[in-house]
Amino acid sequence: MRKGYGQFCPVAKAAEIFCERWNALLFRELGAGSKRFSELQRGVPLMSPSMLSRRLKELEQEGVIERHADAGRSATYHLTPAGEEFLPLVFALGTWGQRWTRRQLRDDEIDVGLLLWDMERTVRADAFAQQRAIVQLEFSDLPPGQRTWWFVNDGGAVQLCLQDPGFEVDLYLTVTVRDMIHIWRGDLTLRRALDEARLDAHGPRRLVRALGAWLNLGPLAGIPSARADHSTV
DNA sequence: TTGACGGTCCCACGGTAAGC
DNA sequence: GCTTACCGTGGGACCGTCAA
Repeated sequence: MRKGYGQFCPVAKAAEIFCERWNALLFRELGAGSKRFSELQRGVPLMSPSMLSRRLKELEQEGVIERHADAGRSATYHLTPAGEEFLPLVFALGTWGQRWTRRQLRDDEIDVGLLLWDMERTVRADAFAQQRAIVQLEFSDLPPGQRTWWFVNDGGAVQLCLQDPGFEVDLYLTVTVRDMIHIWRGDLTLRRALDEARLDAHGPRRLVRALGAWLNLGPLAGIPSARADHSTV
């Protein structure tokens, strides 16, 4: 482990573990259900694999995560009770961030990969009340090869596809990446996005009405900004 | 005396590429 | 799907200079 704060104070001791760069995001990912190395990488794409490997080892040594070896070289990572106890603090960090740090999105924060990864594991596959529902999501501001994605909601599970899965599409969504992030983050309500045609939803009324349930925006999205200068959208 | 500023050194951190 | 070796970089610590 690197140099600590040189204090016996429990706040300092906890900060040595949880305030280390990347660690809070790793707890967010583990808390959201990521278990495999590759899943954690998708959630923290700017973290190098060597750093991820090192951090996981350190957190294992600290007793806040456990490594379960599978067959071969692969493994899964799980929070221990000590790690689980940190999750309310992750939520508190998110709450504070929603209230006090929201500003205009910078260009380097527009990360379609992270958005899609978050959506894939959050949307509710059963929201449309039918066995299988295909949602085509088109980002109007991306080049053709990266523009169109399909969410296959089938049997209670969701799969994200970059290639056309070959099923008939039930619901078409067209939006810019920036506006989708604003919706996802709670800056822009779904109602307003539809009313202002910033999100175009094309399909049976029943499915369009279920869109909010499908998106399954988390509790953080409902937290308003407390900043007086807040005007992100 | 104090604070601002610049230069140098060193080490921890983090990335890349290759290996297992 | 990870791990390791190697290397570049950033920033902290320290020191000297200068002006107020």
